[in-house]
Amino acid sequence: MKKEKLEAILETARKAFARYGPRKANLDEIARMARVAKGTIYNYFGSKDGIYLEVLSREAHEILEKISQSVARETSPEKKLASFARAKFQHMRQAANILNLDREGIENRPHKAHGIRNELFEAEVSIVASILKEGTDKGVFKLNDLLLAARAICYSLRGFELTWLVQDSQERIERYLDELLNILFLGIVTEKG
Amino acid sequence: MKKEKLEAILETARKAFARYGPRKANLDEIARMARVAKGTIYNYFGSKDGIYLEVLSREAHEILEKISQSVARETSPEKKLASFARAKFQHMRQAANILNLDREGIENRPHKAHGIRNELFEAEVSIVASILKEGTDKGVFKLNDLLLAARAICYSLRGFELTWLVQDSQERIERYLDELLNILFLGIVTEKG
Amino acid sequence: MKKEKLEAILETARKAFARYGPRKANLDEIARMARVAKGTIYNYFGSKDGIYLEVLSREAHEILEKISQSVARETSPEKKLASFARAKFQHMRQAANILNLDREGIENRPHKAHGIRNELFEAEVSIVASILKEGTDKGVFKLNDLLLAARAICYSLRGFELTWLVQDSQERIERYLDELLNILFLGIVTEKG
Amino acid sequence: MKKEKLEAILETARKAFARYGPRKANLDEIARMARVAKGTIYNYFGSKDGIYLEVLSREAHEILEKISQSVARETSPEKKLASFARAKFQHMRQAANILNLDREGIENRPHKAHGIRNELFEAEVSIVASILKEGTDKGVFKLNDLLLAARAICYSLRGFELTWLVQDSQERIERYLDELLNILFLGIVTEKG
DNA sequence: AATGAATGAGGATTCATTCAT
DNA sequence: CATGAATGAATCCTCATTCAT
Repeated sequence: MKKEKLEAILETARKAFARYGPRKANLDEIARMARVAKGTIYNYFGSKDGIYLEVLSREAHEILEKISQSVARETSPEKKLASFARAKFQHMRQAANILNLDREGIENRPHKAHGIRNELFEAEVSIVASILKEGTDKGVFKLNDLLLAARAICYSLRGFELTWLVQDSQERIERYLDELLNILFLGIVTEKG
Repeated sequence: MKKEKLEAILETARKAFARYGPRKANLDEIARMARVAKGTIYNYFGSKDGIYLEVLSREAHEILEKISQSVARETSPEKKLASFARAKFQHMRQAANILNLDREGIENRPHKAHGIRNELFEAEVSIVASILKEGTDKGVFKLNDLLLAARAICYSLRGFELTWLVQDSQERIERYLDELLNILFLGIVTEKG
Repeated sequence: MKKEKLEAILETARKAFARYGPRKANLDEIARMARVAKGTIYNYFGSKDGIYLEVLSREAHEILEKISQSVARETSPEKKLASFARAKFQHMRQAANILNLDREGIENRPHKAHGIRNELFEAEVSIVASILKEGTDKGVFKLNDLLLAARAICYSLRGFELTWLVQDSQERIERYLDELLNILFLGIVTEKG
Repeated sequence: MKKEKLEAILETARKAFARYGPRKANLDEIARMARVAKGTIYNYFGSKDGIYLEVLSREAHEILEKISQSVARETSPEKKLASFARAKFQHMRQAANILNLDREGIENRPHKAHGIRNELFEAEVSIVASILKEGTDKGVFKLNDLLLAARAICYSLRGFELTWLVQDSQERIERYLDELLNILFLGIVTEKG
């Protein structure tokens, strides 16, 4: 009985945060839509920050789970990396509002949301690193420092998280993503040592 | 007389937006620091959005100018691209607060700030495209679709704009950026058909 | 079993009221610290006021008991009065938070806490009156109206209850208390008709 | 125009604080009664604390002024001291709600209200000390340490500030106050060295 | 009797915007 | 044109009390 209510609140909050972002989403509306009193939310989560953090954390884990599954469905390292990139782009886009922190949250203090985002990023680096490792082991990738490369690639893919700002069409974005993968695989320089 | 006052306001506002971001910066403080009445700001810019847009626009042009200069100082296409990436990263980092829009501003309506950001992005794509063109012409780059590649590369470099979120140290970020450039140049796949 | 639980609640509540005063102390914390449900407190005491009143009443009786003991330990009326003053000051200081009513509680309605405080005050007057009586009987005190004098002295000693407001050091306060006693005994006027 | 509005707000606030005390008084009502927007109060005073502090400070100065005047109207030291006591009692009673701090204000931090109350107390000590000085100079008072005695007397008179708690009738209180003064003057001990 | 989840009224504070002078 | 006093909607959070189990 307790569990269901809590889940109902969280789901409602997730929608609100996804729609308005952590700042503009307001607890009054969340409470109203979840059919509970505002106080109830405070009983469960202590503060607006508290419930936002919970929503963010769940969203991060869910995204990670989905990305992992997408990667696991592929066999070759190349395909896995491509799958990683596409899955990441797709899910990030959906959760853009939830994931993007407010400017103030960052200014104010070492916000716990940083930690969650960092964890997500590091987990992504791990996945990419293991893909690169597999590729290197199989002799299809040539890389000196796996972790360095993994982080560099993850940073580069983060650019697509900002998609919502440019609001390019999804299809076009995907073409650019494919092109980036192509470049990452083959490079742009003609002569190879 | 009018001009100087306007400039003073804008400069003050730029500082405020750079320090607090578009949301937390408040007009009271800007007016106080610029030694003008709040009403005056409204006379000149109409709204908080108005002045923010002006600051953002100027900042974007300034960043573009600096990036162009950095690129122009280099001779080879490879060095130009590397220079572009580093300059972009550096200046974006400095202006992170100004450039990053608030979540809400985006939800609410097709915010004019989008347009400015898009223009900046497109200008960057232009620069990169011309670098790639030069490289292709000189036979050091191999690329089918210049514009496609240029956009892909620009997207990838945007990931580093989010640096401030992860708060990695500047040095480490630069190492990843170098590694990314290396990969962009040479790729990660062993065999080249 | 019932009795112990009730006592545990009261003891916990006493600590909370002593620490935060009747207003800021909150039942959530009291319940948590007493390891009972909030509802249980309501079963026993009916309301926050209810439990506060019980705590206050017990505290008042305890203070009175201790003051009486201090007085009883002395032999001469002068020493008894001094002992009364010091004991009162000391115990009041310790229970300042419990004894001091909130402003609102007083405005709202003829709060029952008044009654308790009045009882305490009257009991103190009684003690002082009996000391004065003894002194008069023994011929060391000269007083026309014992009760009038007793009340006047009790009022004057109450000033030291407000000590916590001025937050003078305990030692200094005691010096002033001694001086006051000295004046009460001997007066400040030179010529005695 | 500015001045009048400010005064209107302060006067309204004074009434509210006098009626409900600093905690329960609420800005909504003050704003409504003063016919201004809540924001206006914040423009002038910054916070609820701010306006309370201003009201408290003015009240303290006013009380002090009135007490001084009462004392000045008398000629002999004895009468001055009596006048001081009565005036203090009377005005304190009226301003009891304004002067009495909330428990929390005290717990939380070194509240600025302490300072104001302390200043008032010290000013009273000054007045009493100068009365005692005059009395000593004229040979009607016998005292070793003027300041010590002055503080002790001021403490004793503070007991009457708590009058509102006991809610004794004003007349009776005044009788006790007279009796206290009588004791202070002559003492209660029979034999004088 | 005990529980503790749920309630919701109540109150302080911020700040973009307006407008009379 | 410049001013800045006034506005008031918007929003987070607290906690005594209730009541179904």
